[in-house]
Amino acid sequence: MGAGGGNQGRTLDRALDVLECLERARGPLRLSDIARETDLHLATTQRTVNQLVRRGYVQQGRLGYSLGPVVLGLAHGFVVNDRMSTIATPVLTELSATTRLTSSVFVRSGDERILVARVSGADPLRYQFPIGRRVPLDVGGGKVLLAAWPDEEIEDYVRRFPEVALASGRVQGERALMEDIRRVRENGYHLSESERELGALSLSVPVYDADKELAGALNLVTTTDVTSAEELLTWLPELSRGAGAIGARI
Amino acid sequence: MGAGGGNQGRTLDRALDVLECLERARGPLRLSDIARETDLHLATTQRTVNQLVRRGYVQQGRLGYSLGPVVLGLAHGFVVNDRMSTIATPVLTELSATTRLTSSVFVRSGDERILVARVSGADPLRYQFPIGRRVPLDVGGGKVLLAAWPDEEIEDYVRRFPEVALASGRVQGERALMEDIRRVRENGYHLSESERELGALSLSVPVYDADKELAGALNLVTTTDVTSAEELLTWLPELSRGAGAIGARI
DNA sequence: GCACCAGCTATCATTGAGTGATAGTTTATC
DNA sequence: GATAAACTATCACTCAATGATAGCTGGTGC
Repeated sequence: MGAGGGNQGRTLDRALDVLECLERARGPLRLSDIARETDLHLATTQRTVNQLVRRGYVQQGRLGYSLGPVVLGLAHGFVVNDRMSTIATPVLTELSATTRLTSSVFVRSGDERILVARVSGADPLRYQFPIGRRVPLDVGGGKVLLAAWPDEEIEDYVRRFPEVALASGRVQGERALMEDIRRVRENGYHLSESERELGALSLSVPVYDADKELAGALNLVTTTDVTSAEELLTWLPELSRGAGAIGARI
Repeated sequence: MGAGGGNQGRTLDRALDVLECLERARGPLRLSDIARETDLHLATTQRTVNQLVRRGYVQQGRLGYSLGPVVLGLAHGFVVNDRMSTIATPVLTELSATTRLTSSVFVRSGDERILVARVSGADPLRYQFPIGRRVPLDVGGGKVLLAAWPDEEIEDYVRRFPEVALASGRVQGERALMEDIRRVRENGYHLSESERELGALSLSVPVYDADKELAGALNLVTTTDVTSAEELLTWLPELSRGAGAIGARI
């Protein structure tokens, strides 16, 4: 929202605020809802929204406004071109074939991570269209992304997000997060249990490109009623090999 | 490009031009490439692109700029909320299960149609991530969308796109298109052979919502070496039933 | 090492596009 | 048929976008 203090590039920022407001919405929004949510004047909202409608980025229905099909066009453009997407997909396919588990790749985007590719395993998780989902960095596999940052940036992040409620019910504070990060740095992977989703089990490793720069993370996901944590951990070599294969080609 | 004559809402229009320019690009673009392509001043391009980078809609790599992962977030928001997407998916699943063919749904967006949902059949077509792909209206299944328009609008369309080269090599002019449209109106479906893709065979029907408004189109796709046109046509009742099921719930 | 070029960034005066207040119109609701 | 909600249209003001120009940075060839 309200892209910060600076007052430059206002028009575009506001339009993107509107789009992301609709992205978060669980259903159609009225003009006044968007105005309130984005903290814009109704007239400004109207002009912006109408323009987005004209371009197909927003569509108007009986109950309000929602995102339009043109945003799918952008996503298509991304998936077809992006190196991470195109390189990761065959690796995920192979990984899921050998492990029979769901595998996915996500990348950092600001203070979140975004799932950019996923291949389902033998017992498909019933997530509806997971690709593009935005997830926090301090939960589950996101920690392998955090762990790669310089300490200073991590502290900055923690200051902004001091704690988070996990799916297990536990509230994760700074100490717990830092401890997990320490372990990720030590072991090179993160094993998460019921952090983001109750009963979910995931094993994640970072993906580094040829210049040793963090490019994203790769993980295997399953559920506790199908696989045990120990069993999942046996796939670590396969997973690391996959991360290496992706990183080498980026 | 350059969203038309009017000179209002310039900033946003230009930013969207930049995004769509990157969507069409087959690889990373330099700042100057984007400026040339979108017909913007380099300084303006720079400001716009940097802003989009800040927001994650564009990413900068060694070889230039490309779309960023945040556009996937928008797509996710669309797919999760959009009635057509959510309602169509289970119908497509069922349709593909019974026919063993690939089924898909697309909707109109301006002078194009956009694939919003697809479920693969027994012989998956090797399209890479088809969802979100923009396709012309006057080729293949798009004709069932055109056929539902008032004559006046069709004439308008034909004036702008007088002819199109089909995959078969044939050039489709106004007469051929109008004849196809006439037949679609008469029969309620369109059977296309090697129009968009050589060897591709598709059977498409319109989807009307409860208010008898055109909401999109549903089709079955296969290839000539797997299925014959006659065989494909036998699935017309199933297809129509699917279209009815989707339309009723929208 | 130096000159050169491409790609990107920063600065700044000008101006016209975006802004927001208000009034008007359409559409739904009781 | 009155009332409200949702959206649209109008318009003067002003501040943010604009585009020309100059500056910076990193790579390449000689």
